[in-house]
Parts: sequence; C-alpha cells; structure tokens
Amino acid sequence: MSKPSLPQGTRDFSSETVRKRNHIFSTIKSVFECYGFEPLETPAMENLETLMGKYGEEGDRLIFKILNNGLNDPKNETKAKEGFEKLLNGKNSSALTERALKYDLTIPFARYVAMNHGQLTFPYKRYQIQPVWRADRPQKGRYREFTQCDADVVGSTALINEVELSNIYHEVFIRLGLNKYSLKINNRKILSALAEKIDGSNLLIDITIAIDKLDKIGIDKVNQELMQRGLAQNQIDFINQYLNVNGDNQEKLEKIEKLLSNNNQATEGINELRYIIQVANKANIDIDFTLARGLNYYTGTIFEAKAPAEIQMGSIGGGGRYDNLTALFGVSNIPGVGISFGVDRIYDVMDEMNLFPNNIYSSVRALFFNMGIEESKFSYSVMQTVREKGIACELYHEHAKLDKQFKYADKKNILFAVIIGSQEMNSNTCILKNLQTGEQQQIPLEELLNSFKNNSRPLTNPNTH
RNA sequence: GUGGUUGUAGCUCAGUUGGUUAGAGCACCAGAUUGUGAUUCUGGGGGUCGUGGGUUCGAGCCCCAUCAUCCACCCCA
Repeated sequence: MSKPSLPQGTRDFSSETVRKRNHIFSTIKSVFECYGFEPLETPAMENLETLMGKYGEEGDRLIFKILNNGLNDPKNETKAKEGFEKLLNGKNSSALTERALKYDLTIPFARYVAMNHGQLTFPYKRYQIQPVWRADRPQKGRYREFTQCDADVVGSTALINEVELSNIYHEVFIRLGLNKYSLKINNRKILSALAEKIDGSNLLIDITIAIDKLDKIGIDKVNQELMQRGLAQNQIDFINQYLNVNGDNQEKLEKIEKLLSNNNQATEGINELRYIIQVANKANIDIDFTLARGLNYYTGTIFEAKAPAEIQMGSIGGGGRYDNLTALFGVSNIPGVGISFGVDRIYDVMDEMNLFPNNIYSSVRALFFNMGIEESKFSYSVMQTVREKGIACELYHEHAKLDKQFKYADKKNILFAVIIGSQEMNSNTCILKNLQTGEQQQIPLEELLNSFKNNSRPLTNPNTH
C-alpha cells in the first residue's frame, strides 16, 4: 500500500478553509438573490457531445473525459479497439468515451435552458455555484478542480441586464473588501468592426488573441504576433491606432468613434458601452478595447474582473453576452448574458491581502470539562439543556488533566470553560471561565444560559489548519 | 502539451567533494504539578530521506525513470 495522495491540481479543504470559502460563497449568493436570481444545479458530468466544440480547440483538449464502462467485455472488444485507433488519430470515439466532467457552468446551463424552455419564465435569471474541471497544468491561481459562481439572464436582450451584472460585481467585491478591483469591459461588436475596417473579418480570432495580450507582452510583441498570424503592415498600423486609444472612459469612446466611423457594428457597440457606464455609474468600470476573451460564443458585451493591481493574479471573474447560445442545442432566439466569479482565485487574493474577517471562525461556545465519571454524567445532562437552546457546546471526551482540556479549548477557539466538579455538583453551581480574559466566577446552574447570551463570540483566529 | 524548480520527522527546515548509528526548532506524549491555560526543567515516541531502478566497497547527496509541488509558456477562473 503506497502513501495516499491526491490527483494533480486537486485539494482537500480543512475546516478553516471551508469557513473562509463559505464566507465568499454566502456573500456572492446573497447578492445574487438580492438581484432576483434563482439557484440551479446540474450534474458533475455531461454527455461529451454536449461539451465538445463549445470552447474552441484548446478548450476541447482540456475537457476531462470519462472512460466508458464495460470495455473489457469480450463482446465489445472490436468496438473498443476501433475506438482506440480513432483516439490515436486525435479523434474522440463514443465507443471509448461518451461522458465528460463539466468544463464550465455556462454550457450546461444553455443545455438546461434548451431542454426546459417550455417551462421557464423569461427572462430567466439563474445563479449556479458548483465545481468544474479542466485538465490544465496547475500553477499559481490555477487548479484542475475549481469552483465557479455564475449568474446569467436569458430571454432578454435588454442592456439593463449588463448594468445589473456590473453592479453585482461591484457589490460582491465591495462586500468582500476588494475595493480596488477593476471591471474591464468591451464589446465584441467593436472588435468585429475593427476587423471589418481592415478587411480582415476572417482573421478576427487571430486579431483578438494577439491584442488581448497587450498588457502582458507589450506592443512590439503584439505586432510581431500579428505579423506571424498573417496580417499586412497597413492592417497592423491601423490596429496600433486602435490600441493607442486612451484616456478616461468618455475620451476613449469619443476616440474610438472617430477611428471606427461609418461602421454599424462599431456604432452599436459604442452605444451599448455608453449606456452601461452611464446607468451602472457606481461600478469601477474601465473600458478596455484590448479586452477580447477567448470563448468564441460571446457576441456583445464582454467583462473581465481583475484583482487589485498590487496582487499578482489573472482575472478573478469574467463573462459576456451570447446572443444565441441555446441554438447549439437546437433552440434559437434565446439571447443571454452572464458573469462568473472565480472563487478559488478570489480566495487566494483575499488570503494574500488578509481580508477574511475574524468572526467567520465560529466554533463551539463552551467546553464542559470532564472531571470524572459521575461528574461528567452530571455535566452531560447540564450541557444538553444548553444545547436545547441552540448554543453549541462540547463535553471533553474523557477524564484528563485540566491542562489538556484547556489546550483543547484553546485550539478549537472555544470561549468558555464550564467546570463542574464534585463540589459544584453538591451546590448546583459551576465554574464559568472566560478563556480570553481569564476571568472566572462560580455561578448557580440556572444562570449559566444567561451568561452565554451576554457574551459575544471569540474573535481570535485559530492557529489550527 | 513545452521548459524549469523543489521533494529529508506531524510542521518549518539543516545535512560539507559520496564515508560510522540522519539532525535542529516547533508540535506531540509522560513526569516535576491528581482543581486552572503561561514559563521553566527532566525524560520519551516518532523517518523504508516522494517512489522504482542504476552506478559504487559504500548513496539523503551522483545517473535514469516515475509521481507530486511551485513557477513560466500556451490557455484560462
């Protein structure tokens, strides 16, 4: 038996980590609910067919596929061997795999809407908080199993949805203490207009992939990459003018309007951005014409949320408008727009910035000390009356030195020690000790409940991990 | 998928050009102290040196493979 281990890129979450993650989940959830979104959950696995071809070539490669059962059955042998041959040639074979772990929450959601559009009330606003899996090589802020929190609105083209989603980003990040986040926003229509302007509509994806890297690799390397991707010098020159558009949001919009004049797509995209920044005036929106985003189903507004600049971390959220996602599943005319929070990255950022409040480390309120066989029976019955009032407490599991029982209470961040020895038993009293202040007093048992109510939770961070 | 980094006690890490029986701090257990958390003192348990091969009289150290980790690329949350 070898040492137990975890698959690459997956993690166990200790109690402290779970509490911190729950703090993020509940914050996001309450904001989603506040904006009228309803919960949805879908299975961990989907039919492979549902997922393939939805995330681009690279995305397909990163989908975790599940091997079919029963391949070793003799009657499946030729089928299995044929399937394997296909696999070696780089093709998927339903003979070998027909299910896969979900890669994101948006496509399964589109599948759900396509299957249930008859029953849903539109616009349908749903949120979903579930793990997803990607067969990527792990590194900083990147895991093979991670949790996404999505909110999407389908069945509406109204821009007010984009406004609401922007405000949701703002509300969540403010509540979590990430005040200096930034929300980059752009519109695919503007990118399309750029491609049209230089007669390069067929190269739209190449252009967006290259310019998306601007802040990372610099203008020279972007130009190099554009050249490699087959763009001519005059096209690149125009793209450079596009990339040089700067200033505050208003200035940028005016400049891009001039640069991409007489183009319907550009006009539409610009008007949409203008509406969003005007109505969602509270959010930290930063128009960024270099924002492109990989997923090729986006058609209008695109979002990307960035951690405060002082933290080295990629995007902590993203989303956009997709005007016909359910068409992939045979149901057309259901436009939608959605956003996603990357909880695992938000966690890492908050951890690095020390933003978790201390009061999330809730623990049991009191430890009843075990002073012997008879004493512990008595303590147990007292404790049960306290538990009936909804106050969390524990009885130390065995008779042990007080030193040990105190240390246990310390480690579990328990505020009160309740000591009932033979003397206290005889007088129907107990010793109540506040472990933070060290104060202790002997009180009648009837007063025990009240003493808990008047005291707040411990506020120290437990050192257990 | 490509390139690099690291892997020694529960945790953080030393370990010399390859050379006796692999160390420290913290943590843990017992006692000094059988009704009060600290400190101090005394004693104690713990390791197939990530795993599997190889070179060598001899490997924690060198070589190969493999797994995991962290980092960069690609891509992405």
